[in-house]
Amino acid sequence: MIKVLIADDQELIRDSLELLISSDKRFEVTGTAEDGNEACRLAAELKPDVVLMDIRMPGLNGIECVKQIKQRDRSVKIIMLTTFDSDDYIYESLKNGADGFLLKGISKANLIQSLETVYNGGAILEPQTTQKVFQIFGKMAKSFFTARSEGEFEELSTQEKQIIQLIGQGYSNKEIIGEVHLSEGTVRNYISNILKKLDLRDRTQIAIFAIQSGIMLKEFHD
Amino acid sequence: MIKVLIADDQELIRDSLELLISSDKRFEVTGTAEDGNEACRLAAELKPDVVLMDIRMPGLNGIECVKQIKQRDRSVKIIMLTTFDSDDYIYESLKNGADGFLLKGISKANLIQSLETVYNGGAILEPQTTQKVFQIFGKMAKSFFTARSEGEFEELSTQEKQIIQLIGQGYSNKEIIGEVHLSEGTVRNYISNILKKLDLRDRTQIAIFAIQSGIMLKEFHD
DNA sequence: GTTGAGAAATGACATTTGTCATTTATTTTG
DNA sequence: CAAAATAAATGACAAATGTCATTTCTCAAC
Repeated sequence: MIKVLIADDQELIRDSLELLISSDKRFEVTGTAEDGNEACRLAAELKPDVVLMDIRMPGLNGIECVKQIKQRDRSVKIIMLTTFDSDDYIYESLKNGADGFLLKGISKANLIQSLETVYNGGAILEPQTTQKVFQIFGKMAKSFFTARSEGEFEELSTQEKQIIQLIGQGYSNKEIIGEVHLSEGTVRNYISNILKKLDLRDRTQIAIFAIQSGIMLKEFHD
Repeated sequence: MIKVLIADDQELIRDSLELLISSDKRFEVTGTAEDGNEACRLAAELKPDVVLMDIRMPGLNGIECVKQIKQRDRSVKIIMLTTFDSDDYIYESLKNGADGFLLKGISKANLIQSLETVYNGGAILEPQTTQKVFQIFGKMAKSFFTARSEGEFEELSTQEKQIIQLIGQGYSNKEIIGEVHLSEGTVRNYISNILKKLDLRDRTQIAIFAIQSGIMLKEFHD
């Protein structure tokens, strides 16, 4: 059974959500909270799989709450409940690791499906909110990334990119060999190559490049 | 009538999409392109309202294409067509202003609905891709606003902050002494101090800190 | 099998970096 | 001025980093 915790200050919402969820055998509402503090406490106590969390709540708000819960246990999935346009909290929520957004007036089928998706490691975005996310994303990308000429790192091998990421996290060569399966000398050779390819001089410049190019955001495993 | 341009290198896809879309009276497929260059050209020529664009295409790829089209006219809506997991192109697409992602094997109802949403200024995200976006977002937020404990760099002297900035620009110690009036040994001592104060290990980590803390945005002169 | 290409490793080396104890200005303050 | 405090510099050292030529390993192609 998937354990769900509901946090919302409006009793009506809490109850109707609970009713909807409980009617499906695969789910169990293990608790309900009516403010942020209670939500945090219950999350720690009941260890739910998924939390449905209102963004606006008295006391500790939803955002803070997400932050705290995720800090304690990153595996708890959290879906933010929004009214049709709770604006820019979206950004804050995402930042703190929320796994999805749903409108409060959601249909049962939709809700169940969303809970499942999130529980299985997916993410959920209400169409209405999608646009906001895209906007925020656009702004962020624009203002933060110096992005050099596109396709600049086409020429880089996957392993090279991975090493660049590690350098961008401040890893020493010794630490790098803990992540990639290579000898230290080889790692050095790789770095030497990267420097040539990117026309840089030392690892510090690689780190800077890593962060500014956006390469840190990608996934490179083997 | 909403004018649609289809760009995909596979004829089968082009045709089936065209068939689906044309069957709805509100839409009109004004053109189809089989590579990026053609897509760009036709977009300029036909001025479609919405473009369905494959990410991978011979010649100019979808990403580049989005960039160019959006540069010319930001009001054109562009939906990227992806296969079930076209990886990390998502980030690039978003950055360049794509308005949505759809799987190629989408249902008619879904496709029509998506076209409408996008046309009306909304954004579309395939559930499968949502998770990727969230991941990227999480990382982005994390890497940009690591903002350590407030006032952390209160304890740093002006000169130290200046040196941090220089390191954040990839300067070597020799280059740093060209900017601050100090001997190389002294610069080394300064850096040694900075490392202790910030609890870091080497200049690369200082560079990372510099960029992520926002300290690079400030002005420190003598 | 052998050949050849690429990837990975090695070792030797120069350079840069970081640490630390100590010395030498420079300034402050009594 | 003398003492104290602060800033800057020095020198010696260990460690990490980057470069390069060369060797070993692996694996697919012939």
